[in-house]
Amino acid sequence: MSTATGHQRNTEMDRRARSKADQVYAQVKESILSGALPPGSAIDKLAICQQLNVSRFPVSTAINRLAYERLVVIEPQHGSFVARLATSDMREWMMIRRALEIEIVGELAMDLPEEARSGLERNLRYQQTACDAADTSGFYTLDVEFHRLLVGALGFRQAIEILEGLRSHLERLRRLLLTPPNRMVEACAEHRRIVAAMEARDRSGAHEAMRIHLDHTTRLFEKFAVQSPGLFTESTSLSSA
Amino acid sequence: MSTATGHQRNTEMDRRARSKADQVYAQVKESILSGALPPGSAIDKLAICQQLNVSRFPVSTAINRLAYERLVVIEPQHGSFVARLATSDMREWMMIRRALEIEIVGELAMDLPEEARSGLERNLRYQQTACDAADTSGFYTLDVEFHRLLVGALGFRQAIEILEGLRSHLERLRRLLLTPPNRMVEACAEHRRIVAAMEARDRSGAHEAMRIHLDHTTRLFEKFAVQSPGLFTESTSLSSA
DNA sequence: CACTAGGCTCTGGCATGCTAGTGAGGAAAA
DNA sequence: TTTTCCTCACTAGCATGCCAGAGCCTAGTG
Repeated sequence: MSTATGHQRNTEMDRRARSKADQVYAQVKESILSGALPPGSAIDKLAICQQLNVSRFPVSTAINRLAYERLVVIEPQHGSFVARLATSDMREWMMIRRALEIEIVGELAMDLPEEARSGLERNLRYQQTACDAADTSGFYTLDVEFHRLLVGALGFRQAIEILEGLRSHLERLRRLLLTPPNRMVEACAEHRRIVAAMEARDRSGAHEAMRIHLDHTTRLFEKFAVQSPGLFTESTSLSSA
Repeated sequence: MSTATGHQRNTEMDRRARSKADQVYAQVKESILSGALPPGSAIDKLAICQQLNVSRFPVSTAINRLAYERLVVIEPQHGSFVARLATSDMREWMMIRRALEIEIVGELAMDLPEEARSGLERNLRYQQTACDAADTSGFYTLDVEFHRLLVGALGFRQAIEILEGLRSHLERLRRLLLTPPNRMVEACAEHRRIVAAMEARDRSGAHEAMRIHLDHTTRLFEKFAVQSPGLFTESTSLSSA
């Protein structure tokens, strides 16, 4: 659910062509995801106005959208703040992602377009390369692409947007944790099993392979949440503490 | 109607009195879901302004939100229109719903709160009563409540909102079709199997029971889509045809 | 008669001034 | 010094005026 008025999703660089509200939206969202605006910090609308040379209207519109995505929290007549990370929300996002991706690979197992199959195979080979080189950063990129390929293969626009929205939130987490190398090797193998099940037209096998994969990932997140208390608020994501 | 909006304290329930934008949002959404604003029809913002005695600002904000939910389509510098129903979107929503609810009953199978269990049992008994009385309308209400109970039992707010958003879309469809009585009996039995699997702590059994249930429902939707062509646009939901 | 060009009008997007509510800080009293 | 209350500055929400772009309708021309 990222581009509200958009008809199609272009590259991330086309901030210029769309409306000013969209530009502000993209800019602020990027600042949040990159951590330039840390969780809980106040959002200075006037500064954004001056910085981007726009009036308050498009800024308000953009902030409203972000509030809808739960990336910011608006406290009426008080201020707008970057949403804090809550472990409960994190668990929920992971469950939703698990649910959707499990179903998606099941659908693909019943009808996997050749184009998607070859794309996945290709991605898997690159993953193996990254694994062998212990290139965690490169592997992460491939990992994201792998899951994007899966979702994109079905061509379901709404599901794509939901998952991209979830990734927005999870992305903020990822900055904080580095995937351990042994997990990388594991994940690579799990990815291969998922594709293998789909190629074998094994629907429930694909379900199970994806479930195992995302259960592991979920457990990794949980471990980091326990290891780094203070980064999260257990309650709902409110503003300044 | 001309009451000052600032007097009442904000509880979580009064979505009506929160802000003018929220009021407009609720009003227009209701009009769309009830069918008063049919798919494809233009939305006259000025008329809404006059009708609700507000300026264009809150109306724009509300319409933007609805565009975000894909209930309306904004064509810049041209107009805003109620989104048309597309069979492709319908299939996608059903898949998303299937994915989420399957996962949810699986989670509940591992840890079903006693309160939720008794609530579901109670709902099932009412469903049986409605079945015996062939009260399709009453059964529909109970059906919706049944699924709401499941989602609510986990207390996952984001998932609840996603599913409620999906239901907004599917609700527009339901006005067009009446569930056949024999399907009602079937659905009732499927509901019972789902609860039984959860009570037996059978995670994959719950998965499968819910999958079967929603696969049936999906097939029902598909049948209606075929029976009533012209109600849907096969392509993406655009404006006037 | 057909087709094209130009303007007319309606729409959404944007800028700006104003209102009301909230929280913080300071001043005054105990 | 502490506590309480008031004031003030800052915020989001709202109203309104203006702008630009997209269709549509008409008139003018081949």
